[in-house]
Amino acid sequence: MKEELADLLRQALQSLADSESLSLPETVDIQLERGRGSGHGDYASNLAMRLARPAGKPPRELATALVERLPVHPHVDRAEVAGPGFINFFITRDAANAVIERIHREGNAFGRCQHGAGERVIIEFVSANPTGPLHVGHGRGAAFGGALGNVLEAAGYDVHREYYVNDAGRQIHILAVSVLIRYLGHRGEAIEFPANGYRGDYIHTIARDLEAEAGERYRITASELTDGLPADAHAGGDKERYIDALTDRARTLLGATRYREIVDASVEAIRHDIEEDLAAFGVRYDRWFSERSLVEAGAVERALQRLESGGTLYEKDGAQWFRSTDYGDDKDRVVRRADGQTTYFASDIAYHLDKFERGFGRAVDVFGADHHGYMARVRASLAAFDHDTDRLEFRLVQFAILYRGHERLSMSTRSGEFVTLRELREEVGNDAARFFYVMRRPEQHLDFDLELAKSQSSDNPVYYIQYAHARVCSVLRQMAERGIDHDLDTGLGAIDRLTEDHEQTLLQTLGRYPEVIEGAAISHEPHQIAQYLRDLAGGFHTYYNAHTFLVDDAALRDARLALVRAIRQVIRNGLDLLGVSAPERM
RNA sequence: GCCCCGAUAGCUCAGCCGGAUAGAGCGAUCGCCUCCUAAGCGAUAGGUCGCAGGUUCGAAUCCUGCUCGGGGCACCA
Repeated sequence: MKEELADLLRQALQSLADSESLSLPETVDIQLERGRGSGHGDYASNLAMRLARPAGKPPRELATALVERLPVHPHVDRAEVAGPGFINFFITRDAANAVIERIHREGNAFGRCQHGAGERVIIEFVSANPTGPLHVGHGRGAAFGGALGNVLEAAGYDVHREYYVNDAGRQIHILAVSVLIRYLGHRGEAIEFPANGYRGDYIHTIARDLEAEAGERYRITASELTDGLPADAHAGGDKERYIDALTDRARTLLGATRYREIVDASVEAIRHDIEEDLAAFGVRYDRWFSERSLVEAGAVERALQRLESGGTLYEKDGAQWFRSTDYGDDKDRVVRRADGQTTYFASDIAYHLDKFERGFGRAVDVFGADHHGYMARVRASLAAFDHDTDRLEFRLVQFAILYRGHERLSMSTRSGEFVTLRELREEVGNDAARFFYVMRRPEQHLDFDLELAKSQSSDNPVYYIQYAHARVCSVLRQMAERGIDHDLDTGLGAIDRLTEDHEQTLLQTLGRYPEVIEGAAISHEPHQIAQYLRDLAGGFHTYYNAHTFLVDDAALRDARLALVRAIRQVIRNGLDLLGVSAPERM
């Protein structure tokens, strides 16, 4: 509809320009927005005000001239000049009513569009290190990324969802040695736990699984493992130096094969746990991309060589640096440490290069706000490869702060004392968790109140929306119980019986849905859908209280049922994009 | 010190690619179930859009500076 109106304005403008020989800008961006409030029509354009200056005429005069030249259109009832020079369009009742028919015809597909035109887009999200279970902070990235993927898909993109698994590097060694020490502990080897090790219960679990699988295969003695190592933090030493020495010793004692087995078992156990957790949360991936696979395939070395031959690497203090400051970064970055190890950033360069070379037209990285420092350096690396960095977009998601009523919950990850995503899901349920995570703009810090998320009242927006859906279902059940037949075609034929204000408002709200989806996709803001659904549900509840649907007048009844069934369909479609269920009874 | 994000009603937040009286929920006050689920609805009260400049016919929205809050600035991941 917007396009049609824009087209009418374009024609009117052309006609005006021809007859008045106005000097107008080459390209005119014609904006239309939904009229808000009463009396402003269904759509409004500020075209005349924007052209007033270049045309050298008062906006209202221009607006009047444009309105006079507007071609007749079957869906446009009339257009008026208002305020400082707005052109307000009033669409015909038939055009407004047509949305009901369209919703029923398109069903689950209503709201989808071809904005993306099938462009391939890769979206990477969560990508938490496989060194422990997901916590509530990761949950927001998961819910946001999952919803964004759905929204982009609905807007016509070919979406590929990916989780980048950091299964190479130092943290993985620390994980493995943490498991090893628990394993040895269970076998009676008393070894003080490293200050820098991973302490959670899940480490014990992995160690026990390892025992069940391999018995004594990894048995070494405490003294073999720790004699002669530098002091750990509790003994006044440096925890980083200690743990590195410890992992080196473990690898030497066990040999490459057995050591690798422990690494693999540990990483795989956690990765699997994360995958299961996310799947239960309704978040699925097309691929789990292993960092180690990049390293082992030589992709990291190749990427560095390409940078080297491009002259953007240099040596300093025994390390190899990428001159990212040439491409807008704050400081240069190490890609290979003095000990020869490539850095995490080096892998990241290779990974993003790989994304671009797999032929995605667009890449979206969803990061936690604490990773904002990566944007400049990753962009810099792509620029160094001569890639169009505009094709990579970062979405930073701010933290979620948990509350229980007014009490702020500690988010400390120290000593394994944190709320896991799984615990959250079990406490408040997947629906409330998914909805709460995405109902705010991603840039906003999120106050996540557990009590509110669990409350079954109008305070809780999830239930409020779901309840609207359930209520429609309930009406239809009532109808069946009373032996009333409902004929959709009759209803569609009688839509013009829906003359109540509430009904007109709802028709207008329903008509907005496709615009909301497109807007959410363009701006990468799933929360717009959450806001919209609240609106729609609110309109429905008001309507429900004001009017009875199951009236004796069969035509009116059928029309109302066609309307509320359309509402149900749209709520279902919207909730589905957010990963929230639409229950039939509550 | 530098970088990113935020600041709108008592609380939590929409609105922010400039536009016509700044919206919603909660909380407060007063109402609505012999009637399709009251997990609901209606009404009232409540705002210097952090502060100061600037751009503009027009600024909550764009620009600059400042204040306050969160986060980030490693040969960590």
